[in-house]
Amino acid sequence: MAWYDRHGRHDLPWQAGDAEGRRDPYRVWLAEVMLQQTQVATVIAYFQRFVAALPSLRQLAEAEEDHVLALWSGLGYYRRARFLQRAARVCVERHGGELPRDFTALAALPGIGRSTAGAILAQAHGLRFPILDGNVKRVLARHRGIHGHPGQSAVARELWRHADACTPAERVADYTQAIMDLGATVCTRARPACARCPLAEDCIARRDGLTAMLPTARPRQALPTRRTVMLVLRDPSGRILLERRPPQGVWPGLWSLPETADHAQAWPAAQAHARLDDATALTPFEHVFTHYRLHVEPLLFDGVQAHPGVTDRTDLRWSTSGELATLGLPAPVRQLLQTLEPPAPTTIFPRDLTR
DNA sequence: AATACGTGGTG
DNA sequence: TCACCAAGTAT
Repeated sequence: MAWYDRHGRHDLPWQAGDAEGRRDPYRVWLAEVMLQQTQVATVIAYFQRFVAALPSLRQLAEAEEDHVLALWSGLGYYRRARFLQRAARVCVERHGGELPRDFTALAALPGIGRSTAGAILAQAHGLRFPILDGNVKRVLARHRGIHGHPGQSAVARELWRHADACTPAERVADYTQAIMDLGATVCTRARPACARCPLAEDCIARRDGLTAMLPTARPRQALPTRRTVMLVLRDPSGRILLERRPPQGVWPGLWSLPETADHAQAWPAAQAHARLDDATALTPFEHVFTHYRLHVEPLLFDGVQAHPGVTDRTDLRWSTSGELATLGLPAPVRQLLQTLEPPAPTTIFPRDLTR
């Protein structure tokens, strides 16, 4: 705790409290969910933008899902955003518009597991609950010399046991922040700064020269590569055809481009949506996920005439570039559309006649 | 228990 | 260039 007072992080945006030092549980919750599998430096800007747009749990519950996904767009693990809003609606319907203070009720909400529930109760209410995020796992595995990757239940059980035993009754919010800060700034994955560590004296990994071996890395196999053709249909006004992704699978609920398995299927698929003449192959690129590599071949159909009409499909839309900013798009799709050349004008007025 | 789920930084 | 993986949860 002495180390935390001097060297910890005290000015993160979600740490701000009111005059009595009370933190807004909604902001603590939002930060904890955004921080799942994501580093502080990445989260800060998203957090600021999100709370500015949706400053309360009720506003989150009442927001359009597209708005929430747009605010999350680029942050990844989009189920988190959908769970977040679903949980907010549960809170309005069943918990009086607030996050429950009861651990079991809190952890029952979608997107809130054991560690996040503990973090919220400790950070927002000062209740004594342990957390076990990546930082804590790293600190405890090294300090206690715990071998085996934390995905194994026996290892996880052991880590939770230590996490609970180490959590003090007093200053729980500060302790929770302290052990995370220690992991994030001193006991880092590569090249830990043991010379600056307040726990170095009785650290087993340091004593045995095992800091590089602990915590045990997850056994990982080679990433398979999948391929897809993304269809960029653009009409003369510059609108792009977007298709909403299904609720299951990668990029759930986000607006993306229509896809086909290969070029042969691209034409009939594109013709189903618009009258078009030719296509241009754009530069292929790769996008790497946790579990596979995606090879994308974008195909540009420019200056197309959208089929007029009444469609009952709510998973398709022609979007202007202005609308793209208000929708949740996968990062590589947003990137692709941003680097597109401006649409070629289809109508040219001879200057001589317009003078 | 194993797997699905994003993105960007780092060494 | 590339493996590795970060404030995890749900299925």
